[in-house]
Amino acid sequence: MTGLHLQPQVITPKGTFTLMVTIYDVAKKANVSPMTVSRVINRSPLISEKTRLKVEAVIEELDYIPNKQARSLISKETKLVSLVISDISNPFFTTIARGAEDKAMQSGYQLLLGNTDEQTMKESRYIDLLLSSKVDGVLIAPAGDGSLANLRKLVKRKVPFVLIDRHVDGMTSDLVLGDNPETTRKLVAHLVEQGHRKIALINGPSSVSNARERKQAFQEALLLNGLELNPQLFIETHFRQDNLSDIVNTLIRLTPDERPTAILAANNFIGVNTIRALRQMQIDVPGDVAVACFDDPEPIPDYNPFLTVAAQPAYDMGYMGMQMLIERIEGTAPPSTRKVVLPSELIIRKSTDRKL
Amino acid sequence: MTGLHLQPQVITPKGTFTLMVTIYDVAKKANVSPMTVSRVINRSPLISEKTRLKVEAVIEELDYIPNKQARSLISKETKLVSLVISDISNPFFTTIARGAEDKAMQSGYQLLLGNTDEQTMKESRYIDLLLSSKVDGVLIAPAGDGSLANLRKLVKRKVPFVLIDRHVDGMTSDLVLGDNPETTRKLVAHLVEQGHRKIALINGPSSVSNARERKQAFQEALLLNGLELNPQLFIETHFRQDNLSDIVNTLIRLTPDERPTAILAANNFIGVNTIRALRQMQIDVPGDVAVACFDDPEPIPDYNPFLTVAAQPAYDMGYMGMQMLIERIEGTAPPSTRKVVLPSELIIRKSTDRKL
DNA sequence: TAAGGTTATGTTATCGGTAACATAAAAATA
DNA sequence: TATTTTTATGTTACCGATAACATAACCTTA
Repeated sequence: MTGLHLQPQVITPKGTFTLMVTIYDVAKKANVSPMTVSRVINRSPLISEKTRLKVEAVIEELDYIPNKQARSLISKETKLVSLVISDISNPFFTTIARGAEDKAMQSGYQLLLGNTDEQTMKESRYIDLLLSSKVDGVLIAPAGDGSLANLRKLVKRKVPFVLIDRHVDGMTSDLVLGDNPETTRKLVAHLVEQGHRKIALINGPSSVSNARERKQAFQEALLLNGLELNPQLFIETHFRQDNLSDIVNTLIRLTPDERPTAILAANNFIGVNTIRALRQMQIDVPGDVAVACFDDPEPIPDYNPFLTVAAQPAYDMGYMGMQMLIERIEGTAPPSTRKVVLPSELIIRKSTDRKL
Repeated sequence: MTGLHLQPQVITPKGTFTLMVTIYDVAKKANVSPMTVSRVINRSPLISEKTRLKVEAVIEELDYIPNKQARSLISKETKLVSLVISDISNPFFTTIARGAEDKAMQSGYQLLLGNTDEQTMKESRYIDLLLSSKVDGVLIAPAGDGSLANLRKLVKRKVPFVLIDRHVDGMTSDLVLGDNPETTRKLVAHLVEQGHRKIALINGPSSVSNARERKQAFQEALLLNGLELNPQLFIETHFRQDNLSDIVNTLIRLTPDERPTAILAANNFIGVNTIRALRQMQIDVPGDVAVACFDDPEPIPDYNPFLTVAAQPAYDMGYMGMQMLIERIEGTAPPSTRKVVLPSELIIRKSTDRKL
């Protein structure tokens, strides 16, 4: 034994306790070497039944719990993974978190949760923390294309990661994404079916891949349906919860032959806030304007259905993303990167229910 | 220098890199001792300006990031806190998570997220993990009174913790709770005002303090309003998302003079699922039966208001809980335990809107 | 300029584990 | 029984950082 391994002690009315029980304490009490204790903990087969039982009894007696920090220092693995999401108040992302947590725990990993509020800066600070914490891998919904520099830090340090919900221009990696083109087509097709000819898109920022793809697909879908593209009906904002009065006002103030009869929102928060803004202006949804969006704002399905949505399989995205990450960490994934694209489900509700 | 500190190396087409830059690498390159580097990192004032700049330049050049594990081994602090919640799909808890994450990050702590699904067993396993990870503290919404044993493990290991949303019989600790008696009174008073005389309570399990207190307060509130207590109108279930058809059916099948005209649900999920069950039976809410509950199921206020709720300040609960925890960790809290009780806000919506 | 006090830097041991090697004990084989 | 093989246990060094102590370099001040 190299050190003395003296333990700090506390004296209480009930006796004297050591604050932390180490492998040395167990070894001493069991009259074996620390290494033998280590072998018992790690279920090495090179241990006699007798010794194993003796050591296990002492472990039980002293209520010994191995110190992960110390172990990680040698093993280079922490069994920590991080989930970095861009908006912790959004049910879409918390559902992803649920899926990711389930898979992580099942596989023996603990989840460090980080929230970036869609800010590249916040994301950058968080990634620095993660590198310092030596997480085994990162499942991340990047804040936008500005995340490239942050992801490069992970690449440089060889920390495996999987992108979720969004990809980042210039970065090749494992991906779990929604099917933006198909989902957009479905939503536009539904609105067209409902008789709409002037459809506006309130999109997220073009720095986020989702927004770019949805815009692109939106334009194609309009053309496909023989509708013309009116630039005034395309507006960019951000994905987070906010007041959309100004934006919605701009749309509504258009001349009657330009004013949209339907608004497509690029995510659930934009959808919900669009409805709130419309109502504030005494505009009826869906009577005057129909609204549909990507992602369900409702954490619980079908209790108060109102908003027509294309629901992406958030739970599965989290679960699968974590699964791919763990495979990558443990070296069981194929060397080339994988891309999983999951379909969404169109849920038609009152907000687009228009009997024309 | 004690060891050789040889670094594992990787040879790539672009050259040879060391996988991990340590304090020794920095020291060598800067021609100082590791201790000097350590002092620079920790902003010790006992460093000459010249040396500091030199070392900082090397840190920058090598892109050195300190290893937290190694540091924790000596310092005994990890800057990790855990948030253990009992239902990660419930907006009430994810809002708590948001508050807790905000405060933790602001204070330089990272958040380990754990989900217990209201199961004492799952909670127990998670607590074991936490003890092994040596988190500095735990903010926990305990699964129920069965959590006592789990909390005792924390006490034994002197890991500071704060209970949130629920307390546990037999455990004294810092607490952040909603005001159950007052909230219950408000809800019952509202229903009575709406003309209801037969009010049912669909409660959570009595193993959870919330449920017990809500039942107690419910009974008192009925008496206070001169209403009689009908045991048939009191039903216990669990807090998580589920199908309540059977339970609701039992209530509805009561004779007309016993059948409740209003149902009070002990949390948001029960409230929502009660409504779903009623609708499946073609029973109109609020026309035939009014429904109100604790906690808002809506993550976004006022976009599609339907359910009357007593909204507890979930964000504040998370934020304050984390604040109290950090004060406890850092020793800036008073030695005696603190109890914070936060008021809720009654939000009256359609589900109890009955013009009698 | 020598003695004393500061300030800046280095050395050693340690945190709690484990890999790699060494050795002792038990079992198998000659 | 002596020798080899196998199995069980112990020793030493190390992971990457830092506390505590030791020493060297620089300033004062007499």
